[in-house]
Amino acid sequence: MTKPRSRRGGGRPTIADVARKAGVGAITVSRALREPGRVSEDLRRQIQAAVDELGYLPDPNARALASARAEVFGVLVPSLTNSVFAEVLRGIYDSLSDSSYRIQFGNTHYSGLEEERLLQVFGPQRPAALIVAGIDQTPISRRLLETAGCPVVQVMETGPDPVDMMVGFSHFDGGRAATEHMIEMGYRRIGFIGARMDPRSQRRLAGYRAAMEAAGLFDARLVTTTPVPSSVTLGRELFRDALAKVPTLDGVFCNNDDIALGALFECHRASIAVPKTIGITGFNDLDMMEVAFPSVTSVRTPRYEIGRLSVAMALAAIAGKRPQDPVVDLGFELKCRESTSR
Amino acid sequence: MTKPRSRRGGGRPTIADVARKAGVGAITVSRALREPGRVSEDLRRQIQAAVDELGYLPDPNARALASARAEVFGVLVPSLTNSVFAEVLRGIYDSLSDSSYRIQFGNTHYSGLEEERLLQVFGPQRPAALIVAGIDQTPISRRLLETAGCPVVQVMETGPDPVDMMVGFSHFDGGRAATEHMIEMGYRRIGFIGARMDPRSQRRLAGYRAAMEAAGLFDARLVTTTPVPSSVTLGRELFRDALAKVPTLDGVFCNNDDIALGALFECHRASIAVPKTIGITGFNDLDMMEVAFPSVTSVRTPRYEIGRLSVAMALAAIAGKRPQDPVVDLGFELKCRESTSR
DNA sequence: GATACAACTGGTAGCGCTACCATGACGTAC
DNA sequence: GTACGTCATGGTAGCGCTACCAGTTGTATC
Repeated sequence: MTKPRSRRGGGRPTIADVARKAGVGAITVSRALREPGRVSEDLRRQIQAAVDELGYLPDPNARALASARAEVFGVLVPSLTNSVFAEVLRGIYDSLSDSSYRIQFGNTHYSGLEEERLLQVFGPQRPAALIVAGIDQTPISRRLLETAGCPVVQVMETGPDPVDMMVGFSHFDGGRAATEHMIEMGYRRIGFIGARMDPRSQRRLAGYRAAMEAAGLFDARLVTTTPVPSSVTLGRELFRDALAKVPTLDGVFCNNDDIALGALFECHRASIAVPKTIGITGFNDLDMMEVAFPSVTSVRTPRYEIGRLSVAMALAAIAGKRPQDPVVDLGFELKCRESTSR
Repeated sequence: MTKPRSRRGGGRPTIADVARKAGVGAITVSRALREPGRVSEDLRRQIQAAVDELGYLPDPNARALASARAEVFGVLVPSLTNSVFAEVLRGIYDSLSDSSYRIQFGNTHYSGLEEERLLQVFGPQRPAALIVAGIDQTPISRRLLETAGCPVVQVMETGPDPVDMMVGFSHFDGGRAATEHMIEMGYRRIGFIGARMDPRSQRRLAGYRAAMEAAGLFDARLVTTTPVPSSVTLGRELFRDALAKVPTLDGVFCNNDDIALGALFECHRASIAVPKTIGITGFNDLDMMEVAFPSVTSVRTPRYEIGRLSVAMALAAIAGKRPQDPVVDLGFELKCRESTSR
């Protein structure tokens, strides 16, 4: 019958302790913390004093259970080591760091099945929002997202049919712009080199192909791809393969900067003049592309901005202020540098 | 008085629904799910059937509240874009992906204050384990870790006084080994170039200094550092600074591979022969160092393995099987390549 | 046949918080 | 003065799950 003082909880102060100390009801403490405007100035101060004195911190688990809503953002990316996603994550993180939201992340490893599994894990927790990379979810994933009961932002790409909201840019246009630039600079036998070949890479390839066909330059033998994960080492190998296949190659549009760097290093090693004999273009415009020798032309993609904006949109949606246009195209910028200026 | 059917929860099946359908008590369902061994074969099958039929998924928030333990690993790293931490995260992730643990991460931005704040956010949630980068926590952070009531693994470095467990290697030894190698190869005026200069960088510098002093080669003017975050671009600038300061420079030990790459590119640009005129050594051995031209000597660090092992140790501790030695040194490996072979 | 013990199962009572509804104290309008 | 809204506050009843303890059954032991 005597109060069985908190047998499980490690004896941390609870909202009831604060309420007792402040001489108010527990619910008033709860309100003072979550909606200060709805509690009188006086009580608010009193409660704050009690909170400070006891060192009270609300239990997020109890909160989540009672309100059927966890203060958690779920983030699903296909890779952690790909610095592109690392920057998206950084943008997400920075935009959330002064809120009380926590971030939970999942690595889909470019697998639709894994994505489904992760959504199944994230869902029951009732996250405040979900941010997922890509727009090619499986039907099951789509349904899971649609029924998640929280704002959903698909990032990295834009497309016609958002689950809820989208922030990204057109990989097709990026690929096309890069290729058109090389054609303009006088390159003719321009190869495409790509690894991993996820949906976004596929669309860059499609953009490349569109540009090449429009110029009457397309030749299937110019395309060298592999499903193997991308790396600088692999870039070097693929470049060698491409050159062996088409000795007249005079340029390469690389699916990403790692591949481009591998190609560049191989050119150095084989004493192939860049940009004179062979032009090189990358994708993403990592920091090092500008510093490389010669500096490498690349498509600058707004990765960090995608992260930031996706959070801003999710936060707005949580607050009930949905954007008029749920799809935001942040564009890209072609950075023309030495590696294609002959 | 009539059952007010689940007014908040979106009508998902609860453990009570499963229990009713299976004709058992709720607690038995709970046990069948968490400790199958303690429930008879018969009931287990019956319960599983009910679970499958209803599509029941336990509510992690309710679980966390009732058991005072969330199935969450908290991970604190100082940076997301530094690929070193990205690989640690990947290791952590891969080791946890077939468990039901979720991963919550925090970015301390190399700030002790921010680390304290994050621990304060993570703590009340009662995570299953905490993994934090570094061993130089502030006294407040240390206390928060000690009182977290869960296994704690400090990663990246080893040291004498773990909060709980540690997995890493000696940055001092790594810095010394790299420097000794350069001395052995005949370099004399070997500079140290470092950005960010977090505690680990400081220890690499100390290792460099120890090696240089032991050989009677140390000269304070050889050291060029900045608190600015590291990047390839910055590496190039620092290298130029170092060379301007000490024109007789014949080698550089770079605090990390980004810096080394910046130095290498600058050598190309300025037609400085590597390794003949100047030798270059990096730290971490990113994939690209082997492919670079010339390939770059670097200290290979077990980043992915650190992530994996930290989880393995935490999981063992959760299961009550603490390792006999709470500190594991995974070592490093000096990769000698063209950039220092003159 | 009584006793002891293990193996299994269930009831009860919370975990710490918030949704919902009720209450009382004020205004304001008529 | 009565009716009605608004504001500030509180009580009650869960949210969905598990810790704790109790009860039941079956089996081994003497």
